[in-house]
Amino acid sequence: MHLTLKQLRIFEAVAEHRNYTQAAKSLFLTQPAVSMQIRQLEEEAGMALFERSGKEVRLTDAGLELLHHARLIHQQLEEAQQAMAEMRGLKRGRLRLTMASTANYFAPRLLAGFCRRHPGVRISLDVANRDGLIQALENNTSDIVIMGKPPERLPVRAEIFLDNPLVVIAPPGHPLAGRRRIPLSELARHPFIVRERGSGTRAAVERFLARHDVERPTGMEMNSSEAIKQAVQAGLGLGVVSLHTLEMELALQRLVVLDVEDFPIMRHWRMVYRRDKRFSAVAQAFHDFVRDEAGALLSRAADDAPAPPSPPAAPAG
Amino acid sequence: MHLTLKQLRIFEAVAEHRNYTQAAKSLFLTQPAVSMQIRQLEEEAGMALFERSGKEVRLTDAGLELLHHARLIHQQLEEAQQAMAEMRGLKRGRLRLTMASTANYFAPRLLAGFCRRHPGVRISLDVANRDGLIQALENNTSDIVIMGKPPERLPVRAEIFLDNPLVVIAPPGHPLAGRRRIPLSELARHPFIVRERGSGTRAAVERFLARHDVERPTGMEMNSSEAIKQAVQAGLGLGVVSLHTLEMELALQRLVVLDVEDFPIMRHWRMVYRRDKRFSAVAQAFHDFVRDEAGALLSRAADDAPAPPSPPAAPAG
DNA sequence: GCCTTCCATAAGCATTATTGATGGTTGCAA
DNA sequence: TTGCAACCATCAATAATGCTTATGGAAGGC
Repeated sequence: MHLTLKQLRIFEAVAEHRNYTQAAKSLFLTQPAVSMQIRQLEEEAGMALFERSGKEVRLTDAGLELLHHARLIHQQLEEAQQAMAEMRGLKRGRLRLTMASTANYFAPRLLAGFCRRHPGVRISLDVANRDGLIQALENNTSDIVIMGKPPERLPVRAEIFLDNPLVVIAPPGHPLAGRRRIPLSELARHPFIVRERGSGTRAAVERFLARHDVERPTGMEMNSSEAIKQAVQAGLGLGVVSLHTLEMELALQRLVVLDVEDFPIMRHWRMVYRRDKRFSAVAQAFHDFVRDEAGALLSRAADDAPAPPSPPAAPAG
Repeated sequence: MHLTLKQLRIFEAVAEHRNYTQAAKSLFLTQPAVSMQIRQLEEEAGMALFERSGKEVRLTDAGLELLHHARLIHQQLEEAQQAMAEMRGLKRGRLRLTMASTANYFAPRLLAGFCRRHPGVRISLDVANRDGLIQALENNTSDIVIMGKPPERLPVRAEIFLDNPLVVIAPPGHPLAGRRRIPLSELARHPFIVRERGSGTRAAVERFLARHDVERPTGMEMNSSEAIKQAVQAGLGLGVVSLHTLEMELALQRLVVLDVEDFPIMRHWRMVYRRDKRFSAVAQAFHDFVRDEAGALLSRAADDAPAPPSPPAAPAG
């Protein structure tokens, strides 16, 4: 069976004009082109679709039936094109993201900004530890992964979009608080709270200390930045966390940043994705959004967004 | 926009196989052909539909969306082809017939025979006088017209499918009953009941008498064969009707056929249709059915059909 | 009867699709 | 690593299709 859309389109035009020549004009074709396409269509249908007499062109019963179907097909086709156009125009689509758990502190503002610009885009967000991030890349279950240090084994691309300075924190009354240019060696004398094994932050800290020939101070392990901050506030020791997570604690003077030599450890947030990835329109848009505007968006104070105490949000779809 | 069904079909195949080469095989194409069609489709969609990596071919979000639409379109298409096939196969369709009122006596058997063979075909039957028949041809409101003498002014085709002998009838006790080879001139002495002006039968009788130089006997006018038969039975005069309408009256000896010289007037039943007519499948089937089987069907006694008193019919769809 | 309108047909041309050959990439196994 | 196999992209040549111009025939209007 060798039906073509062209045939159906021409057929519809003829059915509507009841005149080959007019139909041809309306399609910017010549009349013979119409004649031939109709003839082919009739051959495929196996019967006449029009009755031609000198006077007029009329649909046969079969033609009437086919016209009905042709219109339905036409309609379906337009819906398909509409859907494509909408996805191109980012009115719709799905975005699969995976983020390091430590990205928590800026992720909401990032996503909110993107969603505000593209309502209708559904985002599914996974928060995972480093293993989870790597799996997401391996299994292609995520369009973009937000993480720190990209995995070296996988064929991925990584783009820095935000600094992530790690600083040493202490409770306000700590002996080192207020001291300037604290040498690294000093740190080793104090108990130290670190992230669990496998954490990117911990690995970064250990690499950093090793590079500077400093033994890691003894201390507890905690499995989140929040827990570390709480522990430090409670006086259990020093800690290393991302500066950006300290906004409120610093403002309320619950914690202080120590001025340690060679700190902050400058790490970066990256968008990481498979080298063979072909971005969907939505993914591309998110990528560009983050690349171009993450810095500005995230450096603005958090009070910028929820400042007017209006109702929390529009109902989500 | 330049979508083609070919593109959609190939797209579906690739989506299902997740492999260009396999998809190509399943469509009896080569792999490059598939590559190119998909590329075109992607250009028209304005975005990637597949993610290709060395390992596998995966649908993008847009691809998934398009696949959905492609399947709907495909489905519509198959319904259209199904409809065409059914009309070709005469499972469905409409047949518009117009018949001379005097065809009443055989029409039911004819239609019943056709309907039994093609259930699902709807027949709309108009019974009209000669003027009505001609109008039906002029306005193309009928596929086929069953009539006697075809109109000469219209560009029509006419095909004889049945004899229609007109005979002179009388009540059994009539003085002419039983006489052999009654000369035409004898008829003129008896009152004569004829069809109304405009009737084909009357015209035929008048042409016949004129050709034989016989003046038409005086008498009444009646507007149907049935009325004439009744009047003749009542002794109001002689009449001329189609032999085929007399089956029961002859069997019951309510009427007799006179053996008049040069009678019967041999007329014919014809299928008449516009010369430019392009038959629908149903119309063609009816035409062939009548041409090939009307004789056999109508010469069989009427008791042939309803003879076995079995359940009427299978439930219609 | 002539002229116009309209569809069918045919030959030539332009466009498009398909093929076969080839190259690059990836994954797998020796 | 190297070699191999599977797979998709690309290219040039060819096959197929569709379109156009030119022309013919039929029907209707004047």
